[in-house]
Amino acid sequence: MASLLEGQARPIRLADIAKAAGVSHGTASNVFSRPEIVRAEVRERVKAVAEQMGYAGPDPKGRLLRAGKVNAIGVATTEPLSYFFDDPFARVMMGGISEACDATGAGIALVSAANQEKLAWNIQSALVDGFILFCIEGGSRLVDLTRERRLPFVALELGFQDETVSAIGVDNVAGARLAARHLAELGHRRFAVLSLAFADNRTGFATPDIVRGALYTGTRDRLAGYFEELARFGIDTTKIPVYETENEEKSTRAGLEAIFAKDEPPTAILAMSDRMALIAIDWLKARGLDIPGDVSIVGFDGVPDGALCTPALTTIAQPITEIGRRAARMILDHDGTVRRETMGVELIVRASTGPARTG
Amino acid sequence: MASLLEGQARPIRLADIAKAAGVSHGTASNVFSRPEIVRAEVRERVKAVAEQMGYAGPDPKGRLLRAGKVNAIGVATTEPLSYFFDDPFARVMMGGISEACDATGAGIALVSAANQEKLAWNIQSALVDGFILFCIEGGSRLVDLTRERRLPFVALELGFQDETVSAIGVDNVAGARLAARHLAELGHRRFAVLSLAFADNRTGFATPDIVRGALYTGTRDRLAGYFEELARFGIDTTKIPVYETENEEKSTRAGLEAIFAKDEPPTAILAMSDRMALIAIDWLKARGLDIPGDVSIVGFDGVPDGALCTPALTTIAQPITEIGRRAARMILDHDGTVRRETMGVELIVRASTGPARTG
DNA sequence: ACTGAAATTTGAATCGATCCAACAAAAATG
DNA sequence: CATTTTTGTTGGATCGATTCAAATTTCAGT
Repeated sequence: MASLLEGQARPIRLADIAKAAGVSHGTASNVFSRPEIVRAEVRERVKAVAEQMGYAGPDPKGRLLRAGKVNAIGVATTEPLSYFFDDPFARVMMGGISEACDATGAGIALVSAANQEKLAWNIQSALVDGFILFCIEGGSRLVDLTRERRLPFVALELGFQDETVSAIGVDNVAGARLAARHLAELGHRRFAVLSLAFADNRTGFATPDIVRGALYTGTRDRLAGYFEELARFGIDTTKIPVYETENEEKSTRAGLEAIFAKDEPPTAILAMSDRMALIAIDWLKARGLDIPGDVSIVGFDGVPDGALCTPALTTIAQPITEIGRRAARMILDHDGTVRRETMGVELIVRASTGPARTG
Repeated sequence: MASLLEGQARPIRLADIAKAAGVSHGTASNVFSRPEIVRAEVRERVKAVAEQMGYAGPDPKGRLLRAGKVNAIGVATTEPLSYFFDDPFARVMMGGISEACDATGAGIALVSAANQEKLAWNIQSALVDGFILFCIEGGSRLVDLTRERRLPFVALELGFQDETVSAIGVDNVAGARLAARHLAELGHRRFAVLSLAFADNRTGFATPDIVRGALYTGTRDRLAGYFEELARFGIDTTKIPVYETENEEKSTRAGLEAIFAKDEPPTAILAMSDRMALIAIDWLKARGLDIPGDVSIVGFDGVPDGALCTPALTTIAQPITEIGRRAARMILDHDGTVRRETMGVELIVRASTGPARTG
């Protein structure tokens, strides 16, 4: 039986129930949070009064202040919220985070703002026990903002070095070497690199100066890995074009145009993300080039889409789900220490790579 | 300059700052929430003290209690949390919700529990201003639980009738008729229906009794739509096999086996979800049947995957994103009224349907 | 110096619960 | 029947902020 005054101005508080039932607020509270210690008769009376008055149950807002624990972990990024549901990499990662949260019954609060001021506010006011940060771009600002909350947090895909911050990343150098070796062993000698950003807001061919001054060490490490390995095969890496993109459609296509406009077009492309690799496959097919007949391509990340496209993408797979799981667990059982983990990667050979054309 | 005691037992409160800076709590509070009304000199002094003591800024937990507004909307389901990132329909819907939330700066809190007791607790303790409910299954329990919170909520995909609950749905009858007409006009006369559940925990051929006793009106309406339209073409709908699945791989495949084991296998399949339709395409192809040569198939929902598979799926598209947007807006600018909206649907003809084989 | 208006600051009240030491009542023990 | 133990109940303190009416200070104008 609901209250007759559904639209009452002030919602009913626990204290109202206590008064109406003629018990102290302490007892009323116990009826809901530790019913077993209240005498059955009293318990039923209070419950009946609550029911009759249309009490919504203890308000979590009140409980929260006392308890301190929100029982939810925040996942933040500088992208719009839809990023979490659109981006294949993010989705797999969220799958891992979800798993860990489901296991402990924790919730997930999605926090975002493309908008700078709102980002600050959203991070400052998010009701969470800790943060997982997707540091796609503008990562350092996100980290700084989060640090101020003095809550536990882990940075994912942190593109830069900062030993004071907990982070989970992958072995970029090793992954890049795996990719490069695979192509070199297939006989390829003319390469091009589709690179992630070395610093914010730049696209175009990267000069050695730019690479040396890299803000993002992840990008730098992948390039270093490619070059180290190719050099072992006697390839002159100074001649390899490295095109910096924003990891999206437009700049990646521009990069491909620029790369294939050169005199000696590559027979193999090293892409620093599956996203770029998939765009490249699309672009190459549209241009009538055969993959891997004319051009081989290796991605980086290991998103599920790579397995489904035609031809299926050879790539360096990160243990994305596992990274998500660990990140969530780091927050959930936070012990105050800074942890930095580096995960291994794996070469997955599929149909987008093949032997270099002889002659 | 951070505090020397990073690991201090008790975090610093606004009151500590106030005392240290020699101002009242009121003023200290204003320094952070309405800095413009405090004298510059005082403001700087308080800020300096805060900085020096390593104050993390006003704790949202405290603010919340006073302010009342969480500025986040909860999205709940009985599926595990990963559902939001895996399921194509959910993802598109979340895209719409994200858009609306981004526009107003609200956050999204994901709430779930496959587990029954946890579901209750999670719904009861979620810090949100309102809920959007994904009523896939066990929807009525979810609605009951949420109603107790006395917060605004909207039910999506609500499979059953309950006029006291705000809900957004689609015109199931109209959509189903569109699908049926399309196939009938292509000359098909032998049909089978891959149906969603009429009640919980049932699979197998549905008898008229089961249909009549349907708990889920959405399923019932779609079937009614199919049958009404087919009847207009003079088709005996009592002969059409209707197989109830759980909208997943196993039961759908079982349904297809059962349907194609019959004497006169259908030339057209009406699937009540794209999920089932896509599974059917896979199954039919594996069996060596040509689509749409041997069998035509129409889905329902309009998820993006339908456009990408081979052959691309003809389907009844719901305005999924728009539903998500509206649901979010209903919560965000809730005015205390119960709203029920029915959205239109659209037939999207792609490659999975073609003329019935003559003779 | 005096006055009234405007700008700041204060401190008590409030938000809605939980916790816990102290107390009371009932039950068990000697 | 007195004493201890067990079980239940009470009400004040607390969680960490915001709000607002009232008090105080500042300042322009005379």
